[in-house]
Amino acid sequence: MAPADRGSAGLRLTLEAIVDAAIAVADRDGIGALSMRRIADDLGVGAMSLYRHVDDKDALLQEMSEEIGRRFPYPVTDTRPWTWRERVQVVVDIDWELYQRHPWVVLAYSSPRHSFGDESLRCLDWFAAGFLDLGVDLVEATGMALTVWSHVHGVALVAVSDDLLRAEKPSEGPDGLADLIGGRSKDLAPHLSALSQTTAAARLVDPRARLDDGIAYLCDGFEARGHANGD
Amino acid sequence: MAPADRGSAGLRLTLEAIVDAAIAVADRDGIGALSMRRIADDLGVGAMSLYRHVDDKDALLQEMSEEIGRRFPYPVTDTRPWTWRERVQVVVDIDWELYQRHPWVVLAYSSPRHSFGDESLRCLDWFAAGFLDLGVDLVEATGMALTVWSHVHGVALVAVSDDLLRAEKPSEGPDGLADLIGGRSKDLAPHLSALSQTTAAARLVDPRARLDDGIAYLCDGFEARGHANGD
DNA sequence: GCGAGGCCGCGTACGCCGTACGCATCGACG
DNA sequence: CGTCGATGCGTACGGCGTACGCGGCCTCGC
Repeated sequence: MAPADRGSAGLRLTLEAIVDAAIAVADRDGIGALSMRRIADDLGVGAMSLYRHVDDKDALLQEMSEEIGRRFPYPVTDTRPWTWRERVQVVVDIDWELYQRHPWVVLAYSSPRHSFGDESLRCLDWFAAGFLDLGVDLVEATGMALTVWSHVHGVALVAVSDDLLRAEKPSEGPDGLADLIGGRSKDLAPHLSALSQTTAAARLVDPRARLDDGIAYLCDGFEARGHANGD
Repeated sequence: MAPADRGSAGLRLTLEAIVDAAIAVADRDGIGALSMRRIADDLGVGAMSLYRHVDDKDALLQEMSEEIGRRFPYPVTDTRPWTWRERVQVVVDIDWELYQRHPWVVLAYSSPRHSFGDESLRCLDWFAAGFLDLGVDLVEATGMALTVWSHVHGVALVAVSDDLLRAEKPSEGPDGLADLIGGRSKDLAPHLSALSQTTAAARLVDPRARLDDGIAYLCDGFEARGHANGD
């Protein structure tokens, strides 16, 4: 019954260990399978022991999101002269990778990028500063950065929802858009039914393509706004 | 013990009644308080009775989302010559209103607009067709429509998450961005700290403003793409 | 008029969940 | 060596989704 008996390594229970274990569970089995008992079991520990280090499950979720954010940092300390388009590219790539690897983050109330702790403020500062090159003021530049975050979050939400639906209920799947593209037409969409004629329509159901297209539109919009402001 | 005794009106239990009651509960007390027992209580009925009409809670959530979608229809049958910008405006307004009135829809796995049942296909058809005026092909036009949906969904997600966090845990609220704008600077964001100097920065934490700004950028981007394709 | 059969509401029960509470143990320190 | 705070844990409570089977009612064929 010595403290080192029960667990395998006998290491002290810490917030970091709990967060790591919780992230591992959420990644492996989905956020639906994340329970305090399950985390405790994985750590070889009683369920109630977790509450010595975490206020409640919600606080744990918050800690998990912030830890994930820390694992996918922006290059804020790289002093190269990044153009605003380069910053957008790197932000989109990093955040998308984050959501792909840890889909539960999208649903964990707020994304790490929107939690606005110190870390995300630093990220936002670096990201927004890039848009100043467009000749817009600081408020508009910050708005542009937030808009990009929002867009990535939105596309990830749709992609994750689709995955969740398909993973938990493989039976049901009347995906009308895929049906339309595949030629199983419903003839209730006069224009869209022509989509089955072209292979390029596959792009419409590819989340990463949706993401990139949306970002391209946004960047064109940013640039137009910059010129309007007297480039 | 006659069938009319228990309930108030003695009406037969139907899927529609269950969906309506569930929507009422979710609107009033949030999706976290939505339980089969709670719905049944509101209907004056046993919990297990619901399962005669609904496969499980997930299916009920799906039905609820689709019903909400039906309550916020697009003007697909209005044969006025809508410009694409008018269509964007009306779509954004309708969907935003939908998410404001029924925030739980944002989190209900898939939004009604992305479920791609017959109804949403009709909506997409009408919406996407508008972009053909830009001279782009059907795939790109549909992509533009999906991008708008995605963006509204993303902004709504952030707004709803904020509301949920503030509603369920009024204690915690270190909103770094609001702090920065309010002048409670953290001096870890060299550029952003200047935001406290201007009143226009309030726009950055107003969800509807975030929505409209993002849509404006997207529309400018759509127009640029249209011109590039040889308007 | 009446029996049969199907539909429907319901009661019970099982195995999960988050977590309040209090006890037992242990390390550090005087 | 005595004390005390920190820490791990066992028990228990209320709530969840829902599997399963019973009993009462409505309808229909005769």
